[in-house]
Amino acid sequence: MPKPLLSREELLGRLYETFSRYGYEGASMSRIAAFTGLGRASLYHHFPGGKEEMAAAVLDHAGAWFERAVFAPLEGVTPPRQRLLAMLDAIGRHYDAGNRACLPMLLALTEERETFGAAIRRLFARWIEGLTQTLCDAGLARDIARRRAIEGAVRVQGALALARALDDPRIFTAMAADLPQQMLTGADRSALWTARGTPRFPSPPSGGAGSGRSSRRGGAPAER
Amino acid sequence: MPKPLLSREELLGRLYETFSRYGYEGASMSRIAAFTGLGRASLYHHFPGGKEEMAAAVLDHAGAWFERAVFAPLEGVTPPRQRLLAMLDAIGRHYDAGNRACLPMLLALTEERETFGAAIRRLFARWIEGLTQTLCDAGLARDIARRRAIEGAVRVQGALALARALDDPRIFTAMAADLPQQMLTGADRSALWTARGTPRFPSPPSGGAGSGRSSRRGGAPAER
DNA sequence: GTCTATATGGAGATAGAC
DNA sequence: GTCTATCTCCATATAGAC
Repeated sequence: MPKPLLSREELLGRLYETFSRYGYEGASMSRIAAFTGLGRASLYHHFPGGKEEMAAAVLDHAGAWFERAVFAPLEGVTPPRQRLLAMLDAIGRHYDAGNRACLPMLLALTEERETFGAAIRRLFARWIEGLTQTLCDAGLARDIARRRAIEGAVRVQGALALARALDDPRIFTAMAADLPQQMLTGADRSALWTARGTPRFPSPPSGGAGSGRSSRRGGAPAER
Repeated sequence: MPKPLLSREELLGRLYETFSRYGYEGASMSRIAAFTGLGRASLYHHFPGGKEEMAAAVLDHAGAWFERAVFAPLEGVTPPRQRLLAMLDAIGRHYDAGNRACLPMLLALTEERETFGAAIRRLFARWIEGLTQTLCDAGLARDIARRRAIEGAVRVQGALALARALDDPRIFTAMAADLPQQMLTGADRSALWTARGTPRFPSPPSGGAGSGRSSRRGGAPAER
């Protein structure tokens, strides 16, 4: 029967599931075969490089999901708070409030980082850039925005991890409930949400504090 | 030569190192033998239950370290801020600002949680209790203290993970730099640091807000 | 308490039929 | 594109000498 049992999309989904449940070393070819319904030999047809190629493909797949579900909303044209809520909703669903592990983070924690570190760093760096941009659009100075973006990523990852360790999803939901508020504290309500790159005011009147995305750069205003 | 090559303490340290570097599945008996300098058969002499018994012993060992280096300082008699700094210093050193993975968290992320989940939950729950008590001693109401304790644990774990994923220890140090301030915001400076359980003022004068550790319980005062 | 030697199973991976 | 059969190697684990 020379017909594919699973689409590549479905196959990658099952692979992601297996790797994130058992980790790289724990995801044996037999387990992967069981989870995908394919024979071990068939898996080598799709991924001649074996497990390493599978994990790399799965990380790409995760990057694509991230792009669609997290980065695109963060770059959107809706109000910054709404973008953050969309991100948290997507992440909360995808990781089931900590019940499922974040594979890139899982791979980063052990020696697999040596192999997949570049892809992992790209992914998290991109996330932080997206968050930074969102906060800039909300009217925060870039250096403050960046600091808060990192803090936000830290809290999301920490909440996912601790929720899983304590087997209590409320740790994630509690974090998600006040993250937008914390991240946006002090943001200018007249910031350029709707037309990023096209200032609502053709030329800033004069000393308008925190109006554009490239203003206030280089300075080190006190936060908090 | 019927003499031990390593003390049990040293042995457990090497085991911790191996498990946290490679994860449970990735830490093969051969690797463990190489890291400890013992033959595989010798390891079964110390741990007849094999890897599972080793991991359980290592988690106990981690719990004992945690007790000494984290929980004891948090329960100390020094000012709350100093206790938090001591905790962050101990954790920062122990995990090398994210360069080393936190083994209990690592084991929690994959299927090993089924086996070691109880020990892992105990450990993190105890940590959060310690943090809660510290914040109560600082004068925060218990419900607020507990919420902030969880938030603090979330941020520490998230910073460790993200610092490792991005290979940038500054993510941990930045978190550590303002965690005490954030956690203690609003704490009463006249709180009972020095003699917990023995109020400095035999009976609170009158409307002193946030003075004792058991006051303000049950209420839901607005935070932030 | 450590070692060498060994048993047995499952790991990753490949060849070739259909 | 999937399968069965098979390869090799390393995994965990044990027996028994020193």
